[in-house]
Order: sequence, then C-alpha cells, then structure tokens
Amino acid sequence: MSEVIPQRRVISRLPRERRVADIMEAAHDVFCERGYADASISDIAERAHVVEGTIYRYFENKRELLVRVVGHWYEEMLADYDTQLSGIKGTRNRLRFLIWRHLRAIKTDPALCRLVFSELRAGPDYRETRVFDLNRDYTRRTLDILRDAIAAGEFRDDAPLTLVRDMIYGGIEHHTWAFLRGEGDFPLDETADAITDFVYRALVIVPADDMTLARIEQAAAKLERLIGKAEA
Amino acid sequence: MSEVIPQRRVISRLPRERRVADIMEAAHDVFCERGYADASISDIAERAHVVEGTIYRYFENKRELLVRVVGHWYEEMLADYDTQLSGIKGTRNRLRFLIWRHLRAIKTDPALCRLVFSELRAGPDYRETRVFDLNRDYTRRTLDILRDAIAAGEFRDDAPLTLVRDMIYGGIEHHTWAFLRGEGDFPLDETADAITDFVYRALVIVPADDMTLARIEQAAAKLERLIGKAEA
DNA sequence: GCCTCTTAATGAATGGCATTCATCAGGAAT
DNA sequence: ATTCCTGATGAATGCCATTCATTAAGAGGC
Repeated sequence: MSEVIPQRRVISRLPRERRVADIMEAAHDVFCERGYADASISDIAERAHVVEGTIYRYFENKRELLVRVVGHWYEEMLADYDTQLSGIKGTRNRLRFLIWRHLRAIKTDPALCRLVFSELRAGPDYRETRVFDLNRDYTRRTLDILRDAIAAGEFRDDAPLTLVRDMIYGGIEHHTWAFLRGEGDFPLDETADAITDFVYRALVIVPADDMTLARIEQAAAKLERLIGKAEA
Repeated sequence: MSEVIPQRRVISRLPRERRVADIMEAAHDVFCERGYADASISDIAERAHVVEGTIYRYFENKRELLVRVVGHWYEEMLADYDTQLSGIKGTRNRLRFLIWRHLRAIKTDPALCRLVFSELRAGPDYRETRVFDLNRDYTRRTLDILRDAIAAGEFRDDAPLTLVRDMIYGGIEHHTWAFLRGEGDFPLDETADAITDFVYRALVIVPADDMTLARIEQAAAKLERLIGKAEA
C-alpha cells in the first residue's frame, strides 16, 4: 500500500572544473576496473553523482573521456621527470632511469597502461590526441640521451635513433604483457638492469683494452722504424 | 499499389566445414575493413549469406570468431616457416630471417596484425586462446637460435633470453605502429637489417682480436726481415 | 527579498548491436 | 512417401552510447 516516494534529489550546480574533475575521477576508476569496452557511461555517471546526459555536456563522447583521463595521468607522471633526470649523470645511468621509470609506471598503473597500449594507440585519431604529444615529449628524452652519447663518441652513430627508442619501449611493453594481463609479476630492478645492459652493449663503441693497444702501438712503432730505415 | 513480394529465399543446408569457412571468410573481411569493435555480426552474416543466428550455431560469440579467424591466418603463415628457416645458415642470417618475416607479415596484413596487437593480446583469456599457443610456437624459433648461438660461444650467456625475444618483437611492433595506423610506410629490408644489427651487437662476444693483432705483428716482422735482407 | 534569464542538469527517447530462442523446413534415413 | 533430426531463420530481448526537450539552480539586476 505504501507508495514509493521518489527521493527529491537535490540538484546542485557545481563549478565547471569540479564537475569535470568528478566525472574524470569516476571515469578513471571505472575504466581501470572494467576496461574501456566494458565500462558504461551510466556506471561512470552514477559514480560521479550525475546523470548520463551531464557527461555529454563536458565530453564529446566516451573516447574523449578516455583521452582526457589518460592525458591527466601522463601529465602527473611527467611532472617530476626532468627534475629527477637532471640529477643523474652518465649515459648508462640516465638510460637506466628512463627504463626504470617506464617499468615502474607499468607496475604501478597496469590498468591505465593497458588502456594506452590497446585502446588509445590503435585508434586512427591517435595522432590528433593530446596523449600523442605527451608521449612524444616523454620519449624525446630518450633520443636526447642517445644523441648526447653519440656526440661524446660513446655510442656508434650508425644506429637509427628512433629504432633504438622503439626497441626500448616496445621491448618493455612486450616483456610486461603477461603482467598487464594479470598473470604474475616481474622484477623491477632486474628487468631495468637487463634492458639497460642490452641497449648499452648494442650501441657502445668498445675501446680496445690496454694490452691490445700496447701491442698495436709496438707494431706501428716497428713499422715506422722500418720505414725510416727504408728511406735512409 | 504493387506489393513488395518477399523474395522466397532458397534455404540451403551446406556441409558444416563449408558454412564455417564462409562465415570465417566474411568475418575476416569485415574485421579487417572495420576493426573488431566496429564490425557487426549482421554485416558478417550478410556477407556470408546467412542470418545472424546461424553464426551463433558455429561460434560461441563475436570474440571466438575473431580468435578463429586469426588462428587460421597464423597457421597459414607458419606453414612454410620451418622449411625456409632450415635453408638458412649462420646466427645472423637466421635471426634476420625471423625479423624480416615478422616485418613482412605486418606489411602484408596490417589489419590482422592490429587485431592481434590490440584486441586479442589484451584479453584476459588470451592464454587460453589457440593464438597464444601458435604465437608461442612462432617465437620459440627465436629462442632456439639464441640458445644455439650461446652454446657455440658466439653470444654471451648472461642476457635473459625471453627479454631478448621481447625486445625483438616488441621493437618491431612499436616501430611499425605508425604504419599500422595507416600513417606512412617503412622500408622492409633496411628495417630488418637495422634490428638484426642492433640485436647481434648487443649479444655477440667480441673476439679478443688475437688473430688480427697477430697478422699486424707478423706483417711488421716480415717487413723487418725483408728490409734486413735488402740491406745485406 | 523578488524577478529574470542563462544554462547546468535531468531523464526519457532513439537507434544500434550482440546474443537468444521459438519456429520452420531441408534432406537423410526409413 | 513419411518421419525426424537439426541447420537455418528472423523476431525478440536487453544493454548501451548518444541525443534532446524540459526543468529548475542560482547569478545578476532591481
């Protein structure tokens, strides 16, 4: 007999940034828990305490919401990146830092990484995305380090730089896919060491050791003496 | 005034394998043209000259259809793989062959590769998939080559093999993403050369160049003797 | 404190899609 | 020719992204 009295919901108008932040936080959570395809706008709306239509006032569509959520995360990650990197000296150490940071991001936020790897990057509009620019900015440091090492004569100059960059980030990604799918774990430091070592050895110019150098010099000296004699 | 007379469609019962093949071919085409998310079962059904329900008699759901289509493609690719590989000698050449084949597959079937890279591999059920096993079989050859080279003393033995494998395939994938999105092209042979070179250098044990040194020293000694004779 | 007006917020409606299922009928077996 | 198994059908179900006409919050003017 008792009628269900519809709760007179208090409708409040929040400042734009607050609403956007609420929606993005809810979207972040739902995307991470369910993945992009299984996340529904109504779930996100409910968690943000709004109704579906409201989301579309601030975001063009589901995909833009994803791009914005990921973009926000990228910006947070990049915040202290340069500061920390500038405190590290030496090609090998700097390279290891980039690799280690990337691995740590995967370990800390596997769900977000999956969104980037298999949803965002595959889209035909990826290049127009802010995440594309942020990512380019992110990996630019790798190229800078490689260029510096080449200029210093530490690395050979005949390896295509972008290929080296892709081997690093692609290798990291491939190696962590099982973890990203929730199958087991990976050792952060060991993996960073192994990848750094692999890349370093592939690029470094091996200086001849002292003994070898000494023998070459002796042989050269002998030749010079002989030439001198021949001239005489 | 003229009634649209519904075309009395001839319903024919095809042998199971034929129906399955028709559906898979249609699915292949639609998946490649539209991508997984935008491919609709009704499109596939129409192209296979069946009705939606029929597809569900042979395939559990859209995802299984994808797995089967990709699995079929993998099997075709692997058919002549071992035959060709067995004709190639030398670690470097064999490694280059694997890399080159992988790059060629990407260049030849970019749409299918995208399906694998961003739809299939991300799924939590990927490990239970036949594609997983096929892929494992596919990359096993890489590990075999690396192990052989280590056993022969050509490669160092302190690099984690699976990491090397992942650097190769992850690197290839990362490097070709722009192409996979339809943005430009990549040079097949040059890329294969550069990756092979990168990997080879990262792993090869630089032989202490005794031989070369010895030749220099012997040449100097011979010259010395000759000049001695001339003086005499 | 009241009125006006802009526009944030609502929630119902639309259309598309994967998947299910009751029903039909081809064709092999008898 | 008849029966029966099961392949094939297509309508129905339910979910979901997206749209839109309507409501009312709350800022600004008086």
